[in-house]
Parts: sequence; structure tokens; C-alpha cells
Amino acid sequence: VPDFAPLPQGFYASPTEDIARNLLGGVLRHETDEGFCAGVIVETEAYLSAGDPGCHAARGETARNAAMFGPPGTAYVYLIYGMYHCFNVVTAPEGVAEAVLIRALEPLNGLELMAARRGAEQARELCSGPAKLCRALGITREQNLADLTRGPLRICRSSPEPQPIPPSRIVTTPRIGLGEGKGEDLLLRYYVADSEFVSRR
DNA sequence: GACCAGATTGTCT
DNA sequence: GACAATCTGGTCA
Repeated sequence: VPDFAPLPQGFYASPTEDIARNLLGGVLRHETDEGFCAGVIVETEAYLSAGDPGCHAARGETARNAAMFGPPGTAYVYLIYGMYHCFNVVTAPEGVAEAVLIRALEPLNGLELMAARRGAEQARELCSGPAKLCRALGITREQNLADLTRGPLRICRSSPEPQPIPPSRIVTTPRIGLGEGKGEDLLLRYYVADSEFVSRR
């Protein structure tokens, strides 16, 4: 079980779109009393505070989106469609509501536990979607506001000397699942070009 | 593989 | 009361 350094506070000081790209290749890991699971981040989406009607904070702060206004490097987890969760990394300085949605992981550790939680067999199916990966890693609203630089839910480098994913291997597309007028044309989705584990192409 | 209906509930207007 | 940054299982090909 690898245990490389958590991404430090400073990692989250960049512009949100850069963070969304730089998170590709990082490792999201979660330790619970059920066990340990981890996966390599292969797909992300940026949600911005300006000119982005698709952002949950586009109409100001509410009880649900309060985490987005908090400090960068923390978790924003919300319930969607009454039965699924989505996990975001809060970015931008405190008071500025931006975040990166983690949309897919390449399973790395705890595949058996993921499979049990998901009721799926194929590694490719375990974490290939924002709600799938939350189910697989046991992420719920209990993890809302969690500090991702320490603690049981955190984001780490994938190796002691991490190689960033080169721009040539990153595909940029519009975001998934946004209705009309919600910024559906903005190119704020990023995924690793040759990964088998993304939610869709 | 593409397309579609249905699930299910917290949140905001 | 409408809707939501989704997923699953069905049909038809």
C-alpha cells in the first residue's frame, strides 16, 4: 500500500482550471473502518465563481454549497438525485466559491472493497463516474468540509517524484450533465487521453 | 452500442 | 413543487 506525500496546502493556491489539470495523476485515498481504498484521478471538471452559471455557488451562498466558500484543499460533498453523492475539491481563496469535481479514478488499492460497495465486478466500472467513485470509496456528506491535506480522506502524489501528466495527454471537453444555459459549452472538463477508466469519451 | 425511463430526496424558489 | 454536476436496467439494433 503506497503512502506518498499528501498534496500540500500550496498545491491549492493555483487557478482552479490549473488545479483541475494538475489533479490528474494524483491519488485520492480514503481510510474507513471498512478498509482502505485508493485510486488515481483520471477525470476532473472545474466550476468557477465568475461567468459560470453551472457552478452551485452562481447564485450565492446557501446551506448546501457553503463548503465551496471555505478554504482551498477541503472537500465539498453533496447529494444529487436523492441517492448519489459527488465529491469536489474546494479551490480559490476563502470567500471565493470555486471547486474541482472528481469524475473518475483508476482503482489502485482496495478493489475488493470497492467491488463489494458498488456491486460491480469489472475494475473499469468501479470508479468511472462521480457518484460511482463516491460509492466505491465510501464518500458521503460525512466527508463534507474534510481537510484533504491530512486525515482519512486525502489527496496524495502517486509517486515520490511525481511526473505531471503532460498537456499532450490531457483531453479538454465541455462538462457532463449540465442543462442549457448552465455553461454547457465551457471547456472545463479534463481527462487522461489514454485512460480506460474515464466516465465517457 | 445508443437511447430512454425510473429511482429518490435534500434543497431552494 | 420543481429540480438536480447520476446511475442502472430495460429495449432495440
